[in-house]
Amino acid sequence: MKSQPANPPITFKTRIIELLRHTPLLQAFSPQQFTILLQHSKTHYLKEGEMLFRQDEPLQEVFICLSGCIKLFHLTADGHEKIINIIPPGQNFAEAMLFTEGNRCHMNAAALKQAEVLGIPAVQFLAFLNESPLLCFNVMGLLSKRIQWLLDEVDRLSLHNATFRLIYFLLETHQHPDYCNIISLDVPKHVIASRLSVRPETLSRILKNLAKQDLIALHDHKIELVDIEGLKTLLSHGI
Amino acid sequence: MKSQPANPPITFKTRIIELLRHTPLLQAFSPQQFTILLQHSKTHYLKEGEMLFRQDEPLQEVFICLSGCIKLFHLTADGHEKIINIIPPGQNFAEAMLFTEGNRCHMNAAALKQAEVLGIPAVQFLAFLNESPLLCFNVMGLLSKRIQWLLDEVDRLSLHNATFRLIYFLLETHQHPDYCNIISLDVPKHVIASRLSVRPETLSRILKNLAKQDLIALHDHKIELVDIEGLKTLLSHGI
DNA sequence: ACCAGGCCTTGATACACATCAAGCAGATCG
DNA sequence: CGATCTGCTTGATGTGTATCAAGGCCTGGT
Repeated sequence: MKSQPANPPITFKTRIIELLRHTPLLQAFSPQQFTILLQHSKTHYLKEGEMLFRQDEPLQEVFICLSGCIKLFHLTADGHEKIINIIPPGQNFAEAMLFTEGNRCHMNAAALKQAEVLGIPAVQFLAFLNESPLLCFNVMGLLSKRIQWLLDEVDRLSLHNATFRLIYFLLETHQHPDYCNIISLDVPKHVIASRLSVRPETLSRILKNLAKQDLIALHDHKIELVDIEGLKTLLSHGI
Repeated sequence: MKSQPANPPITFKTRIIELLRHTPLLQAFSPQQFTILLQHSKTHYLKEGEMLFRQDEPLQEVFICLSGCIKLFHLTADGHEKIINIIPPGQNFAEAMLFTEGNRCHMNAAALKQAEVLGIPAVQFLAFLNESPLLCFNVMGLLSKRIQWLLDEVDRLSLHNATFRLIYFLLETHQHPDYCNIISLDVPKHVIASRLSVRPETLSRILKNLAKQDLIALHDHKIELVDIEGLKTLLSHGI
């Protein structure tokens, strides 16, 4: 990893560089391109709850979460909010907007907790793509993955119940096969509820229910997956 | 439109060529590329109910519906099916699979009625993309539109009720501003029901209910949109 | 220390939609 | 021509989840 020039727009700590090297969006760029992109990027510092962008607002940047976490969400006419996804550090978002007319992203983004977000200028990014089909293929791969994920999400919403969705979510977020099977929810539970398209009351009841069956155990704001095999069985055999 | 060579793999009627010229997937290709693609393509003739491809099966082609219509659907472990979308003539599908590893499409495709489907070989298609960022940008635009559509679909499923989804579907399929406001369902109603993620019984009741309010009128297998403004009002003011 | 305001839980109730079951009409076919 | 079948409707009933309401537990402010 080469050291940064003397006047970067922000302090790029090595940790951050490492993180960015592994974000899917930047995988295919050459080290030179990578450096140039970063030099043109700027970091947004968001307080908890602060908005990054709003629905249908034209955007000039594509984003990568550096720290904290970002919620992507829709708002209905009557003010109800539905959280589409929760973006952890290292993930890019709003990249589909690059190719829609008007560069509008049909959702909102806000910090769930104090966060840093890298904004890469769209023009610069697209300029590189425009020179290289290889880079394009990387992006098309990303977009395809998003489509895949959304198709599965539609699936879960339309033919599975809330318990299924919760279990799936737990197993999905537990990808790091820690020595211990504990998931720490670092966001309020009502956020998880919205992400899963259920009301907080229902989430509470389902958690209690799973705990009663000794499939999980509840410790404060952490969830222990007691019987992972049992949970997986529930998923595959219907609920 | 140039005439076809003497030995095309199928009979390319002018109508078909015209249709293909307007499918989003092929928009950006030059006339030469367009012709070459068609020469390498083959047409699949499907009987009603016949499968085109199955979930997770590797695919070598990207598809365009020429006639009839195609259902894209998921199957659950217990055999339940959920129709993701219904593809009319002129639309391409399964293009996201081109960029996923193993070229697997995580859904099934079958004919809802006797259909012709053009299969464009993936290698040929990708070879052209590989030479031209412009073509890539067109495809990225397509993929972004799909993402947009899926995000909206998640929205409708998670924060709107069945009546909303039906009305939205009716207004969406009524895009052709005919002199008359009649939608002919050329597929069985239970297909529409699955597409909307409701049971046939429920669809029936909702239709009856809307008819009672004089928002629509039911004629056999056609639905007349009697009060379009009223329907739109329902959508925007919640149900 | 106390109070106010979130967040979460718990219980009672409401409702949208699914499920089950029956019947009806229009096709298809011997 | 009746027999069967499939798609659709209609009614009765069941269930998952939302909604409403209240109380408990933190946390932060004054």
